[in-house]
Amino acid sequence: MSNKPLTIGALAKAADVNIETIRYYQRIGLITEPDKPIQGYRVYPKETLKRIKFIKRAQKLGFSLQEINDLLQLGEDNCSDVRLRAEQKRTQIDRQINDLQNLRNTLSQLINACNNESSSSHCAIVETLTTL
Amino acid sequence: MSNKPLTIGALAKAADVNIETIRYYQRIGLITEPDKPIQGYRVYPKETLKRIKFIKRAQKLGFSLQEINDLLQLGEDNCSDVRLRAEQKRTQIDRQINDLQNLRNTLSQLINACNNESSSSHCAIVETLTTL
DNA sequence: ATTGACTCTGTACCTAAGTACAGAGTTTAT
DNA sequence: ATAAACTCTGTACTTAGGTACAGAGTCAAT
Repeated sequence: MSNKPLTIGALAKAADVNIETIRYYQRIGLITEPDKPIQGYRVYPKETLKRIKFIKRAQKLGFSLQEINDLLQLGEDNCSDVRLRAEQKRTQIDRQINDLQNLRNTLSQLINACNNESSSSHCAIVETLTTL
Repeated sequence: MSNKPLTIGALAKAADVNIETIRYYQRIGLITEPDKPIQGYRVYPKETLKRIKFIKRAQKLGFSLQEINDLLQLGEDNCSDVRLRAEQKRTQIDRQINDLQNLRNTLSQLINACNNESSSSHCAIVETLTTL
């Protein structure tokens, strides 16, 4: 049922990234470039689209391309290594969630303090934020 | 009871950053450079130390220096603006926590799948990870 | 069969976030 | 009073993560 062949331009559009970004990911080996057919343009498998989307989401969460590559490599080793590395990554994510929750709490306190002092000019935030 | 004056080197050591990073933050206005005294070296207030530590923590959570600057500016405006901006930032943090929790869950599933198939060579992770 | 849109290869450029370093001045310890 | 260690100012370099673009080839529609 699938329609057009997924050439690089179509892939870029579907993944909502610049074409050059795809070429860049290929250069650094984060995605593999399909072989160039004797005739016509390169066609990308739909897995590549998923992979790029995954990369973009992971980046927003603060992972570097190197770390993302590590994450993706997890699937290509044998199971024993994988578990260890996955567990390490999970620990790291736990820390990150924790930090974010702390930041969130602080921010909430600031918002409340702000509500309580109507329109005074000094704003509790000044002291609080710098004392994080 | 505090000891040595906080010159730039001491500050760098205390904050565990490169001296040049501090100078860089000054250049871009993220921290303010104290006036150079007629005699001797610049001395930094302890707030600067706190500020740098905050910057470094926020960076690990995926905030850019620009965003961190925004966060820190919150304290310097008047209360009404502040609340709004703080709330927006909180919403953003909520999204980020959510995404991380999803990632964490996926990772946990992978770890479990991995445990269940002992030492086969294909490892459930391959399919799972690319289908995120 | 030609024009417009696309791809390919290669190289150059850009921004963010630092890092390095030279050459001069300052401080502190001996 | 001199050396070692630090600071200051300025400029240049680096890495990550892209983005741009030239010049050539390819494809699809008219």
